[in-house]
Amino acid sequence: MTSPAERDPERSVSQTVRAQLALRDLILSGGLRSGERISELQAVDITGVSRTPVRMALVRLEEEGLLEAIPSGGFMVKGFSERDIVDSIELRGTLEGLAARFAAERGVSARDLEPLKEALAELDQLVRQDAISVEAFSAYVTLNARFHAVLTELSRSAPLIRQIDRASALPFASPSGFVMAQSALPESHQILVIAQEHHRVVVDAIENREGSRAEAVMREHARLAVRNLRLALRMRTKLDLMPALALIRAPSAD
Amino acid sequence: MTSPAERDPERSVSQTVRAQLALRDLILSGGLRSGERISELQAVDITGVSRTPVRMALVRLEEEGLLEAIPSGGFMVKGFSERDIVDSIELRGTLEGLAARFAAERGVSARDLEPLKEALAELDQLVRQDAISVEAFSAYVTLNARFHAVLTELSRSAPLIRQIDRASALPFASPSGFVMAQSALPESHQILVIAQEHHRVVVDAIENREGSRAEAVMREHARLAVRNLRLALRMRTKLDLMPALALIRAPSAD
DNA sequence: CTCTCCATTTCTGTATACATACTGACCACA
DNA sequence: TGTGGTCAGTATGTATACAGAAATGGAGAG
Repeated sequence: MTSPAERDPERSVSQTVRAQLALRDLILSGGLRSGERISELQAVDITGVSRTPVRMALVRLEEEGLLEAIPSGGFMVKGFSERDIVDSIELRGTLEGLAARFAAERGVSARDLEPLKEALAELDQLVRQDAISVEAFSAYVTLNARFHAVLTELSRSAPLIRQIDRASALPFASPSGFVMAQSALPESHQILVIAQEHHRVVVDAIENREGSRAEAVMREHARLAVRNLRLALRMRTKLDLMPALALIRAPSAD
Repeated sequence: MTSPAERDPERSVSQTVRAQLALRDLILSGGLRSGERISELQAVDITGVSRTPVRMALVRLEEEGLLEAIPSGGFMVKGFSERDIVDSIELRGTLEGLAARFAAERGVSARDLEPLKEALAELDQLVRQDAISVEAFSAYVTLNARFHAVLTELSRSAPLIRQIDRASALPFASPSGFVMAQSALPESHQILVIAQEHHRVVVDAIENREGSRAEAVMREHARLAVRNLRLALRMRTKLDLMPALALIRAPSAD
């Protein structure tokens, strides 16, 4: 089931991918500060591959949104304001809302809906527990990602799927972006219950071909992530659960 | 919205940009058919630059959505179904709707709204004419693009602006994508009048901070492009006005 | 002491050579 | 005659050399 490329991440993967992963990890872990210029030579030293694949990796990371091209050439690490992140989440929610509406309006056969309902049921089992362990949270993150991916696919719209993938590429904008941070919050279980209610409603809406309802609930669903973000920012001690928060720069005082 | 690098295609631009423009033109003009593999060597022959910038250009065109990566390596020209295009337009409309809502809800100062009103007034002058020449249509396209660009900027959301730019990169998804095709239609003037009404309403909604209204009208506005597309497809004789239609492949379910 | 200009140095953009993986055809053998 | 394997041609992935542009630092003049 695992592709050859996935089996041996260290050796048989292209140098470009290796460089991309190494640089992404470094950026997300805060190894480079926002606004800092990252030279190709420096990246060569970090990754150990030559300039050509490094260049490729830098271009891909720009496309991903983690880097910004400097007009005179080269790249710098992108910084994000809190509002940038909130907007990215709202954006992702809007796109997922569109996907849900497409699915509902165009109709989804019972068999195609099955995988979504399965993910829903598995999530139910996790949420039903009173106290949730960190491992269970981790499982939740995986399942939640699957639910969102399956839902996106149900739109059956290649352009939309593509755009949602791009919008979710930024770690703090992805559907599972702040779930782990949430695990440290006292309200965590309530939030999970609400999120799961959203999941249930969107499935129901799609099944009954209620496009507007499906769209609205997915938008609202994304806003839970905003709430998580705000809570996480107010208890930065658990910052290690959400390394990407290093990319957030202080609100610009202009 | 055009990057500085694209502004001067003939002189002193980087080889990468030159290759990108040449290849894009070739694809859009139908010089390469959908699904056709485009090898780097072939692209070198076409563009006259060496492999490195050609490779760069291919990656950028993939990002743009005109090319598709082949798993075993290399790129092929992407094909689009009619529904892909309709979805891309709906997608763009949804994003522009979000931009309009952001502008309305967050408020726009009178001075910041001025450029939008200016574009609106200039469009009015064009639309007021009874019969519209081809030159006037061309001017309309430019002005319309400016109106949409300014409106997008009013969202003041970098992530959203970025995503709208990417969604509008495909020529048939851009706000001005089918306006030229429309010039060959008997209903052309009516459509222009309706489009301009949309423009007027969205400005009014933003001014009065009516977010939902602004969003809804921008969505509906995009659907005019869908109507234009359908009309254009039904009179393919004027296909030279809309070269990108060469990318549309026949419906798969025929 | 500060500002400006020039030289040095480093960086990116480009070209090209080399290695490896893939594709396709042709031949041999069952 | 069909199938499978091998070999050649070709494509992409990678490394590196070179040129031009940009940034940086110092020195000199005001």
